[in-house]
Amino acid sequence: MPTTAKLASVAALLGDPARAAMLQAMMDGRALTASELAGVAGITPQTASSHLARLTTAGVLAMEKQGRHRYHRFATPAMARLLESLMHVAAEIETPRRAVVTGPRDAALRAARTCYDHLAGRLGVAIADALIEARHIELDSDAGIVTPSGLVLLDHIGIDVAHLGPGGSEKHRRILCRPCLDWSERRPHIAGRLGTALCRLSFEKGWVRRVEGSRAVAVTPKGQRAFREVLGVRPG
Amino acid sequence: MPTTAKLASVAALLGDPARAAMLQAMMDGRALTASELAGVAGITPQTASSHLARLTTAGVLAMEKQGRHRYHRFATPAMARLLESLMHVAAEIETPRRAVVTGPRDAALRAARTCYDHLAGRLGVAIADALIEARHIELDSDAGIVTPSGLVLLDHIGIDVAHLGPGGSEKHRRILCRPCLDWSERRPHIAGRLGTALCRLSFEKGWVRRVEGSRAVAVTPKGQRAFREVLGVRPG
DNA sequence: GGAATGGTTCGATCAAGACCGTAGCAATGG
DNA sequence: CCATTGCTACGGTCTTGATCGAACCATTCC
Repeated sequence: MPTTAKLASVAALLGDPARAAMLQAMMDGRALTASELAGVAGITPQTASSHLARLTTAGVLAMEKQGRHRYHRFATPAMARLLESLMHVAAEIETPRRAVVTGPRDAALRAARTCYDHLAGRLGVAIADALIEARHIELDSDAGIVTPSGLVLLDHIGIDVAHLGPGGSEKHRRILCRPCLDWSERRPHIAGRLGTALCRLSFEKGWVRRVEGSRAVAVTPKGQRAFREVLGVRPG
Repeated sequence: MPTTAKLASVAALLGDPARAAMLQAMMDGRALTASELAGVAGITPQTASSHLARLTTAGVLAMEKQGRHRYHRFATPAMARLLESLMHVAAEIETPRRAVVTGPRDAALRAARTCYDHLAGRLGVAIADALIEARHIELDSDAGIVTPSGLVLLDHIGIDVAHLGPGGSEKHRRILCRPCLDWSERRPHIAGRLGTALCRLSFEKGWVRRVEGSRAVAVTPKGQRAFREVLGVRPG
């Protein structure tokens, strides 16, 4: 009942290295099997199964079973934001001892990655900056809106504005546009249904592609052009 | 050293009820003493001291000595955002969810196969994507609907819409359209009576044929054209 | 109908750490 | 100086839970 107790229990679930590794592996929004998760966490399937059962009964994960496979994913996108917040704090906590030797993989993550179902990293922040600069969207600290010119742009690049719009039929639809504080850039990028749509479009149009075995995404040459010419994104 | 380990250690620090209570008490930005924090957490000062020492050496809290008092506060504002994210997830976790089904393997199988009685693999997912893109269907996480334009299309290609329609006489008919999580693609394709009908049609029209001794199916040249021209399926 | 594979349950082991009582340290006030 | 107060260090108890081996269950393959 007390929110503090529930808060602590959620945090405790993230507090085990094996579970944290499994959850981080789900950050790109894919649904993974127990065996795969056991692999990334470096534990046996039995142990992974026990962890996953706890996470699922706690409501943190949702399980989809088919045949002899069971796919696990976040129960709510809020989990992705939570993990980003955690990474943010973990990064700021960084001991000054080691002067941040960023491996190539880490560098790729900082350049561009998916944050659950939207784009993050320098790319994600640059997109947000460009859209704000052009007055297509406005981002507040905890909410965002799409301007009329933004609606025109989105329609032009093939995002179904009407389908994204506020007049949705369902009550529990995700918020259209919201800021998500970027873990590496420490500045907001675009989340919400708009973030999801932009991310999806970027994959479908071949502007970005996944980097094998990572949340990082690579911007294709075609994507470089598209982001610059269509969205007005400036590199850096 | 790996960010995952640090992430987990930070989360573990928040995962104890006593520590969580103390941290929540600092959410307004005030600096509090060990005794005060022990009070809000319902523990003795000795125990609180031990907790605070851990939080401080971890870099999560900053301590400030003033005479015989020691004031504790967040080391970084990011901590406040982290706690907010935690509260957010803790609040959202009340709502359960659900989803669906799939699963095989092999190169040919990944390209195209049958999943029980409907099409799966890259082909199945591409069909689903195309129909969604064209607004002929909508797929939610656990259900799908066919739009009016979708009904027209189905009728046009020879699928008996009336017989598939929602006005079925029997109570226990299979659901018309539902997503089925693709084993290889990890994204939904179309199942339900619609999926069955599309699969059946594809065989009857010679768009696909079975691969001997396998669940894999091969797309015929005729099928390539048909899927592209009739359903708007894009290769890949 | 087996056999193989993905997944979970059970039981036992074992380490981490949460807690408190007592004692020790440091700063203030007489 | 001694007493008081805020806090920490030490040592002990006890619970939690992370882990793996082995057995079991379910599904699919042959």
